[in-house]
Amino acid sequence: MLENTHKKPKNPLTPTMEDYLEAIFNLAKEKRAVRVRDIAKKLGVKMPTVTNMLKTLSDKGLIDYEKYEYLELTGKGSDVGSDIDQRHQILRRFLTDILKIDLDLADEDACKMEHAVSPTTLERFVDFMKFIEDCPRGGA
Amino acid sequence: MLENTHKKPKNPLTPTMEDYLEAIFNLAKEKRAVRVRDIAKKLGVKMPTVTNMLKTLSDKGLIDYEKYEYLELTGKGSDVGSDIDQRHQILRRFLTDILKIDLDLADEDACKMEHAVSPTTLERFVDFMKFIEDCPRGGA
DNA sequence: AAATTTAGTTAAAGATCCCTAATAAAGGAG
DNA sequence: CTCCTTTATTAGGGATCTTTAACTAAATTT
Repeated sequence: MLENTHKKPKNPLTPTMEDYLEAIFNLAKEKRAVRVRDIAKKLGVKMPTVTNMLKTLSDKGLIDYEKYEYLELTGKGSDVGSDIDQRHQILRRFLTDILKIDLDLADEDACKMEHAVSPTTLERFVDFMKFIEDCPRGGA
Repeated sequence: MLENTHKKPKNPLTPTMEDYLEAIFNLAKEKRAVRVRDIAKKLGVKMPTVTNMLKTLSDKGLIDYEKYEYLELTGKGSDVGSDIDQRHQILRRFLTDILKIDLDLADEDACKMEHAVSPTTLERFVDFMKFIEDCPRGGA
């Protein structure tokens, strides 16, 4: 593997990677330090799985990570994390407010939908919710 | 782990398996015989990939399959296939009719959403569309 | 400070899903 | 029937994401 001396960004983030970035993004908001254990718990996986993924994300320049040390999202990683989080919130709001789904289930479904929905469609979800809210007779 | 001497159906179908069943279900409606080549084309994978999955689906009792012979969905496989197809159609209709997404993109998004949405949420999508359609001033 | 507990890592391996290359079977044309 | 094309399968391997078991580091207790 000595072919790319030049940076090849090679960015096809998988849904799984997106989930990790989202989880780290949220944990970073809640706590001072983000721990492997907490990421594992939030995502329902074992700690070694997290360690493996941290290496991958680090290689991709999405987190700053030295083993046994604190970990942090890079600018790029933070952008992705917050983007995914925003998608999650939009979709969850649609599910709870418009479709009247329970928060727990809405959260679960939103977590899967956030990777499935194209940017265009996501925008339309936003527009649609705005439209419904502006409707005189209390939405839904 | 020697607990089940009895058949453990062990049914956690992956989204990928669901996609194959949906594709086979639709091809079976269109043509007399379902060919490996057509499944491959519809799903954008190579033929050996299909052959492998056919073995898996056969082991799970979802298709009847003998190599080089015609393949058919079993009752169970057909149920899953038609269920996924129905999900697809409901979601696509929501995307095109309510959110005004182009058919092509709607189809693409629906294909991913169909695995993400819980049964409860899917029902609410149906109810919601019914509600909008019954609305006096021409829906959306 | 030694011992224990908790947190994190490494190593090895398994499941899933995909590929390319090579081989085998089926089907059609001569 | 033989040749050729198309279709399908096998063999072997790669990427991703996960696990368990064993080990190391850090933190806490006493």
